[in-house]
Amino acid sequence: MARTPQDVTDAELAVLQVLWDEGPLPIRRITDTLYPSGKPAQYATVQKLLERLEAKGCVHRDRTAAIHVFSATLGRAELVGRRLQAVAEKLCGGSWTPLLTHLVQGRRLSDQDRHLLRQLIQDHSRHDRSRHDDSRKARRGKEPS
Amino acid sequence: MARTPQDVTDAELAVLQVLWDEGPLPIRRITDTLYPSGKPAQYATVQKLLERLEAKGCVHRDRTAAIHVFSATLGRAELVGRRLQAVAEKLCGGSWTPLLTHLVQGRRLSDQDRHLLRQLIQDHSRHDRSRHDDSRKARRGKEPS
DNA sequence: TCCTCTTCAGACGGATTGTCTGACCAGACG
DNA sequence: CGTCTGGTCAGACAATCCGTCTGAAGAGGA
Repeated sequence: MARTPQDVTDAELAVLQVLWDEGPLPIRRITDTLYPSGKPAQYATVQKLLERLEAKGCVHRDRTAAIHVFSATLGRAELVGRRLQAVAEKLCGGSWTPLLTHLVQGRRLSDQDRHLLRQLIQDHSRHDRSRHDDSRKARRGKEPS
Repeated sequence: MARTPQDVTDAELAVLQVLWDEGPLPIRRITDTLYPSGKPAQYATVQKLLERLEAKGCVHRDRTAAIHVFSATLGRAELVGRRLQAVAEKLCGGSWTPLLTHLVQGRRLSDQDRHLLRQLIQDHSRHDRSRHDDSRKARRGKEPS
């Protein structure tokens, strides 16, 4: 009957990006940023988008002042995670492994990325090892740092 | 006006999954797999989905026989990549780094995954060193639908 | 010939999304 | 006080898109 509703829509995302970049803002500021042309109808558009974002719990609306001030409650990273999870669940049966292999195997990584990644992995492993002890015996991989 | 059209829809994905799992099939087989109830109208549904998938270039239709046989041309991994890229472009300005950090930092990885990842990274580095590839493409824009 | 199974073309209704219009309200200012 | 400006709020709106279904046309066997 109907496709699964998108958690955050493209136009809504544009609003969120502004909030992410510039912090809490009243509607007027957001509108000016998004539509420098500044037609009056678009103000209402942003209004509606914010209303829907609020309904979805993605932004917080501060109503204390006469002019409401909006701030993002859903972080960029959070949304990234949500989307990644959606991909994993729908396409990989919930497993992250295919995502990882794809990301790393694909020729899309820059040297920088690769470096960062290696560091992350190392940190993560170390943490983990110290936390619930020994996955130490599982290191059949070689480790030239 | 209209939301951005999804490259592969949920119902279409279901059809693709069947093709991925069972290889080339005629419509009837797909329908039986998806709708064991077997009402006649759903046959046409699958038909339409396949038609749209063909239009999008996701499946190949072998018309040589009287009864057409469909096979997936878009692989699962390919679709994963496409979705990941969409996430990266829309949310991270095209950079993969946030995706990676999120995946690794999040406590979602199993030991196995982490291990695999380390191995992948290593292989990738080694390969890359010999291939000398500067893979920094800022490809935005076109999207074949 | 008749019947079955297929393909093909199109219609449908529901739902979402992005946009816009109008009513309503608060405060500033003459 | 009366008006004007700028804000909020509640809907209407068209344009798709998605999933589904109906009906016509064709090929082929019993």
